[in-house]
This record gives sequence, C-alpha cells and structure tokens, in this order.
Amino acid sequence: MSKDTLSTEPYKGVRDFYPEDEFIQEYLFEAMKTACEKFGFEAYGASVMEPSELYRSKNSDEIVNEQTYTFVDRGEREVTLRPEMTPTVARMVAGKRHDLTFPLRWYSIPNCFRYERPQRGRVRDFWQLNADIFGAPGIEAEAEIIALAHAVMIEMGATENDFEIRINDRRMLTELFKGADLTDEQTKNVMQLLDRKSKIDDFDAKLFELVSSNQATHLLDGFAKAASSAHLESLRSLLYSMGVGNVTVDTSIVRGFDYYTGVVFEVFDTAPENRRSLFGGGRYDNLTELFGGEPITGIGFGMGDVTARDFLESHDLLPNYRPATELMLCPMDATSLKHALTLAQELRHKDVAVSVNLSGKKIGDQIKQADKMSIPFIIGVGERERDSGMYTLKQLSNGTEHTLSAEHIADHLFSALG
RNA sequence: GUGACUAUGGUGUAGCGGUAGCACAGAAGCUUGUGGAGCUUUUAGUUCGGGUUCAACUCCCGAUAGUCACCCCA
Repeated sequence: MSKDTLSTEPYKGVRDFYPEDEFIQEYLFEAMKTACEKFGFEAYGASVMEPSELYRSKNSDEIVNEQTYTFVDRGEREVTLRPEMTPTVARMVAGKRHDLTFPLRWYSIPNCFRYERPQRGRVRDFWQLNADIFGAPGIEAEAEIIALAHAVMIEMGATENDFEIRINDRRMLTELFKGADLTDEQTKNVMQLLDRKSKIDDFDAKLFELVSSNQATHLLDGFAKAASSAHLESLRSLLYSMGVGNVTVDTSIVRGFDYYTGVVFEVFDTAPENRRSLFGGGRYDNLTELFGGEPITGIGFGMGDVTARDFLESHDLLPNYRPATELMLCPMDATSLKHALTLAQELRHKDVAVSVNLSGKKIGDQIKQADKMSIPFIIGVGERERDSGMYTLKQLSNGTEHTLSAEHIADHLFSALG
C-alpha cells in the first residue's frame, strides 16, 4: 500500500453500510416507522443543512455547542450540518403554526452530525428517530409518547425484561431548587451532577462542593423525600393500563440540561453488562418561542441508531441477513444469456426480484456465487431450457428442485419463500 | 480537548533481535447440464518516520489510525 493511493477507510467517525449493515439499518428504521405509524404519527423531513443561527443561543453570538460541523458557503452564509432534529422541527412547526392541525404527531429518522471524538455508542454521523407531539399539554400526550417509545422497543423484538423506562418530572426539581434558593449557575451544575449520579459514587461530596452545606442538606433531604409525585404516579398507572408495565420513577433522571420543562424519561438496558441509557426524551414548553408567537408545548424523544443497534446485538436480536434478490438466473452460454434476460423481465413483471448472472463463468461457479450471496433460488438456463420452455427452479438452502414452465415460476417461488 | 491500550496479506490470526507462517477470501486450472465440493497452482503483509544494534516485524521515541474511558451528550 503506497502512500500515493487513497485510503479505503471512511472519514473519521463515520460508517460505511455494506449490504449486511444496510440490511440491519433498514430493519431498525422499519421497526421505528411501523411503531410510529401505528400511533398515528406522520413522517416529515428536512435538509441536513441549517443556517447556523438556529443553533446560536439567544443572548450570545456563540454556537450553543461547539461540536458542530459549520462552514461558510459561497454567498457568505454560515451553514451548520444539523446536530439534532429538534430545532428544525420547532422551526417547521412554528413556520406553519396557523395551517397545522394541533395536536400534531410527527416523526422523522434524520441523520445528524456532531464533531466529537468517536467511541462506543458515539459516531460523527448518526441516525436518530425523532417523534414529537405538539400542542397537547396533558398527561395523555406524555403517556402516548412513552408508550410509543415502548412500542418501538417491542417492535424491534425486545421484551419488557430487556429494558426499563425511568420517568421523572423536572418540576419537582424546579421547586426543590427554589426552596434551596439556588442561583441559576448552581441549578445548572446540580442538574449536571444529578445526570451523572448513577455513574459516580461520591455524589454527596460533590454536591457539597457545588453548593453551601445548608443548601446541600436541603437538597439531599428533598431528593430523599421526593420519591415520586402525584403526576408521575398517575402517568405510571395510565401507562400500566395501556399495557406498558416496565416503568419506574427515578428522580435522578434529568436529561442533561436543556429545554426540558416537565416530565422526562429515559430508557435503560437491563442487561447487567450494559446498564446504560439507550435513549430518552421529555416535555418542552418553550421551544418555538425563538420564532415568536404563542409558545407551543411539545413532548418527544430521540432514539439513536448506534445505541439501538448495540442493544439488539447484546440481546441477540439482530435479524439474519437476507438479500433482496430472490432468484438468480445462471446462463450457460451466450445465447442462453440473451434468453435469460428476457425471462428475467417476464419474472420481474410478476414482482420477482431477479438477477441475471453476467459473469460468464461455468454453472458450478455461478451457483457458488449465488450461494455466497445468500440468494435463495437459482435457475440454470441452457439449451435444454430454451428448447423445452421448462425450467428447473432450485432452492439452494435445501437443494430441492422443481421443473416448471416460465409462467409458474413466480407462484412456486413465492409459496416456497412463505 | 485529556488519558489508557492496540497496530502482521483483503479478513482473522501465529511468530522470533537473524529467511515472516497458517486459515479464510481473491485469481487461474482440472472435472463440462445440477456441478454449491475437492485437488493443483497463484496473488497479497509487518501503518509511517526516526533511534539503539553487525542485524529491528520484534526494543525505544515520535507521528498517524483504531478501540475504550473521561469530557460532552442538544
């Protein structure tokens, strides 16, 4: 490998999806899509490029988070590849607020970009299911969103034993912080500490470093008492009645520190070797205010493809690869190749996914290729088939063969595939 | 951004301070209409750059890349 040849490695932190990988990816997206549509959500989409202003904080000119891909275009406009979908959907909803019918149920599976150091569960180009309900302030919307998150997991083949949904309510914290008389700065720091609580073992000591001992005592007392709230208990019992049984209240769930204002939740893997947060979401009330007008309340979640994939892998839930191609025609000579091309068209009209082997190799090698590609059926096409119009459909998985006329191939193949 | 660990054909792996092996994959051939196999032949490698040494894939330093953790996680 000399230095003047190009590397075949993808760009740092991004992935290639070879057919086997793409197959899993499509399986994930299909599960997400199926669950969302069962819940009455409509799909939307947008460009990966957004004006950088969308990610600037209101007060300062700085990008809210430095971990973005940002560039200047030829018209001197500053452009950012979306690091998340929520500002985009807030922009879209705010822009058509008078035309849209609320409450709105929308979902999308966009790819997002973050300039971060890659590691397990984190890449620079990832896909994320975003599902949100806008304009429904009640507990029922919260139940629907959490039930949807649950349904996505179930759709991917998980059982309730494989994961756990932990819910909390930020309003409990807001009141507690008010009671302890925390400054905004302290609130932010305590939130961040709380978010890491399960990962560290000196939570109390750290808390005393952040706030005065009176405040810390007040907070710790509050954390101990605030095991739940009437709202959370109602939500949990509502979800239970909807068949969502693996919900627990966990007052340490805060979801980082951003726009969440009410109920927040996080989905955890219950596998002992992988007890981490898979994804989460919550209620946000002020997201559309950047665009003016009356605020629109929203609740939603985002589920990344990387952690979803890791979850399926560790629970042995990944689907087995199956190629899209159902049948390969294996011509034995040049004349048969032309014949195979017309036969292929005939079968394609009947919705069979047909490939014609163009290698010119011997029939044995062609079968080998089909087998390696996991294509389930082959038909050898030679002089005998051309003359008789009868073809032998061979199923490679078990070696069974059936000799059929062209018009019966499709039906036979589909019934064998099930 | 900080740190730790790793780096051998395309892939997965041995190995030793003194000629780099193996398996799979790839290519060619034998068998010529059911042959998915077998056999033969063959292609292809020590990440890069310094240093120590008579001699470095091996030891040391640096770079690069990957992995993992921290940070962050919108």
